[in-house]
Amino acid sequence: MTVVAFAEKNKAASQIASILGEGEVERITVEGLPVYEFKWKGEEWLVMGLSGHIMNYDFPEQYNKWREVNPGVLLEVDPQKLVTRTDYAAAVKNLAKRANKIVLACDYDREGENIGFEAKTLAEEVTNVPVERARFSSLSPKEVKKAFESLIDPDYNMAMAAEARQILDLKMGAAFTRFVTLSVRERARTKDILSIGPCQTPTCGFVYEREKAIRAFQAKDFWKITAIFSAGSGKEREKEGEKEEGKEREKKRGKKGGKERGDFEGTHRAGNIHDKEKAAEIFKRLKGAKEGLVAKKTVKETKTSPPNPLNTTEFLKRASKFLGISPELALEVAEQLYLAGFTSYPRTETNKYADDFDFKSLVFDFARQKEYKPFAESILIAPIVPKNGEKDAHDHPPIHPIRAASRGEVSSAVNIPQAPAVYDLIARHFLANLMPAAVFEKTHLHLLVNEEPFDSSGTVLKDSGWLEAYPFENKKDKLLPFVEEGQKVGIKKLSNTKSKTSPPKKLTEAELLTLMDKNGIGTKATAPTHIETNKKRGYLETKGKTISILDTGFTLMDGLSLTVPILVKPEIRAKIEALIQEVEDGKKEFEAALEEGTALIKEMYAQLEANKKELTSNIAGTIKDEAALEDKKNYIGTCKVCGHVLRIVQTDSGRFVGCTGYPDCRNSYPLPKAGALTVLRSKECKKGGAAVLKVGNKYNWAVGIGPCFTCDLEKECYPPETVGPCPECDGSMFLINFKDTRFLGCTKRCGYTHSVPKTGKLTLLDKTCETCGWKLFRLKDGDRPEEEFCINRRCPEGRKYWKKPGKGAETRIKVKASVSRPAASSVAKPASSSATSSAASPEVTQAKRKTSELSAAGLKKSKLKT
DNA sequence: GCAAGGTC
Repeated sequence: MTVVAFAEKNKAASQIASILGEGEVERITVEGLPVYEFKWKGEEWLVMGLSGHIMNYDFPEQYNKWREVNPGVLLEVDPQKLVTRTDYAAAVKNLAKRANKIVLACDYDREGENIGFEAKTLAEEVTNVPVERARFSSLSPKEVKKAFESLIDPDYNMAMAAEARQILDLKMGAAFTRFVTLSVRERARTKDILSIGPCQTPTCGFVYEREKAIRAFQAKDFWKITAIFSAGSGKEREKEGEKEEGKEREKKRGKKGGKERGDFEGTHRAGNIHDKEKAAEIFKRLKGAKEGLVAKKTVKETKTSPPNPLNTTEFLKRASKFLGISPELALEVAEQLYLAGFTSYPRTETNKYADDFDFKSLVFDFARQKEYKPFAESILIAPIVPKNGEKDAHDHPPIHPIRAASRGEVSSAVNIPQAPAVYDLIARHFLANLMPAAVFEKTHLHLLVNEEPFDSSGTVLKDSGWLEAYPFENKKDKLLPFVEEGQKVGIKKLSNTKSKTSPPKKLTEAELLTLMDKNGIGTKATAPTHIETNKKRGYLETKGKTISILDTGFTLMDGLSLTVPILVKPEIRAKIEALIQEVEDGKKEFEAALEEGTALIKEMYAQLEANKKELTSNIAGTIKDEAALEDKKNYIGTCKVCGHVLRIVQTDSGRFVGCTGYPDCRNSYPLPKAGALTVLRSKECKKGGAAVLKVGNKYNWAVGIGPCFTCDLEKECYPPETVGPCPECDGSMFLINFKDTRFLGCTKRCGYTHSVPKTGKLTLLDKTCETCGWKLFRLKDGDRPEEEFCINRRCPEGRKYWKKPGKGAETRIKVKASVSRPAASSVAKPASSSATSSAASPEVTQAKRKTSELSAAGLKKSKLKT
């Protein structure tokens, strides 16, 4: 007689084999996969581990063409379950043929039952031997033996509940994702997929709701009345000769009336007072008060127990909160630590150690490890009592270390930088679980100032207990000076401070995981995946520990909230869960649940379809915005009409600035017909133009306003960048660039000019020549070394430059003789810019532009690089 | 190309 058993994974299979085979196990391979062979109770056993699900639902081939199939049709079609792991399927069939009996030995939960049924389905294609179920809550020898000794029938309802979930999730996900994606693509060019799912969408929804609360927040003023008391009155201090000391201290701090030792703060019992008058009234009653009375003093000892043992969710939260590691990465690190034998299996809901957990030998192991020695030793001196949680899902023990290891050991075995820190967290958490509670002493003072009640409190850590091993939690003391009931204390300062209420904070990943857990979104193993999916889709982003929603996510959630609000809320998952729970409990037929679930999805789908325009208009706009933002070259700014992004649009008939909100928003601005356009990001138009563009190398253009040289604010926007004072008059010298030459001219048009090097890239620096006060230039000319120098020929420093070989008189003369004079005259009498007043239209005529070239390019251009 | 759930 041969019995074949299927476990959920290889690891479990090998464990079961070693328990039942009592060490005498042979590892063989079937279809390339490990199978464990042994004898148990006179029978031949073969145990194989699967790889989680080895089958998956999908729609028949003909429904996979998105463009040809109306997404709504998917709701009428039955998806098929297909093998996704052919190697495993082959091995299952191979083994089934040898079996006289089959035992399903997957994890004891809904998915585990379903995975077992996948093997059962495959086996039944080749055999009709009986199939039974071994149900064990943990992989302890006791449990496993008991389970295999008392086999039961597989739970059809439980398996079918998972089946219903798979089908409903797929139908909803596929239909909604395709519908939204295709609808948005009608209005915005994008290849991105906009996915919707019963877990990912509510996950995004949590972040969306928080963002909405932040945006809707309106700060309110409130007043708070506080006092700084000083223990011991002035007189007493004088008596004790403390006054001098006090003065010294004050001096040292350099702050008169500041807080010093013996000082403590109290808050008026009214707390945050939202009524200004009321606060003023109270404050008035306090006026002139010099001392307060300690009316009551209470000292309480409070104990803080260690945290519960780590289950997956708690572990992920703490890894994020304390180590700043994303849930996705934390789970991956824990997986690797588990595979390397440092820690236990990372996917568990249980936060309770088993009764027979061998704490002692593990703690002994830690006592040999330097970092953990003191904690381990303190644990060993007394009987070990672990802190336990309430949840026992009968799956795996809480995440705990398997053996003590140093950081070095961990980092050399697991090649992820965060591995040592994660191991350390798990190790310390485990040790903390076995340590005594931390004891705090909390002192509360009730004080009276002119009969007005004040409170002050302090905390002192009396016994650090588990906190000793757990540096992640804050344990700062807040000290109060020693005072007694009935004692009078001095008042150093009374204040009535106005503050503003602050908006809600962005969610942290740890908080998001808590929300997901509470609302039954995802499972211990999948919660991080749902966050990742949202990031991958461009809905969410994380910065450090905080998580925020991106525009696409926000507009999508907005659109969904308007059309199918339930989708954004955790209720959608809860509804499906309730349905399939009924299947599991045998209260509802599988077919009926499927029908009801599909009807629910259809109803939501209809709402989505009916409001397609409302749903997609904002999303499409955002996506167009994003595309435009990415296309930096054409990105102009935001539209004043609708808030979407403006961009340069090129068509056959010309170019203009248009809004990405088109066709809903038809805002547009003309552009000059010719000339390369460059957006000057650092320039802001004082007239409210959307952006300032550089047209060719000639002049600037404010979008929505016109060419800058026709603007009355031109001088303000483009003050000439001067080099230094003109040596001939009280004007300033500035660089003038022409197509074929450049030189310095005077702002007062006095006629004085000064040559500059003819070739190379010339930059005016922010440094000044100490001798003459002119600004220095930097010249980069071909392969010659870069130079920084004073150019002023009338300055001793400048002469050094001009005397250098290579800066010969020849060049200088040439510049002076041939160019600077005539050019200077045209500078002195610039073509009147008023002549171009009609140039507000995009078509600046050639003639007009020529005159403007002089003024725009010659006079207005200051920092010119050639 | 869609989901969520297993697991590696």
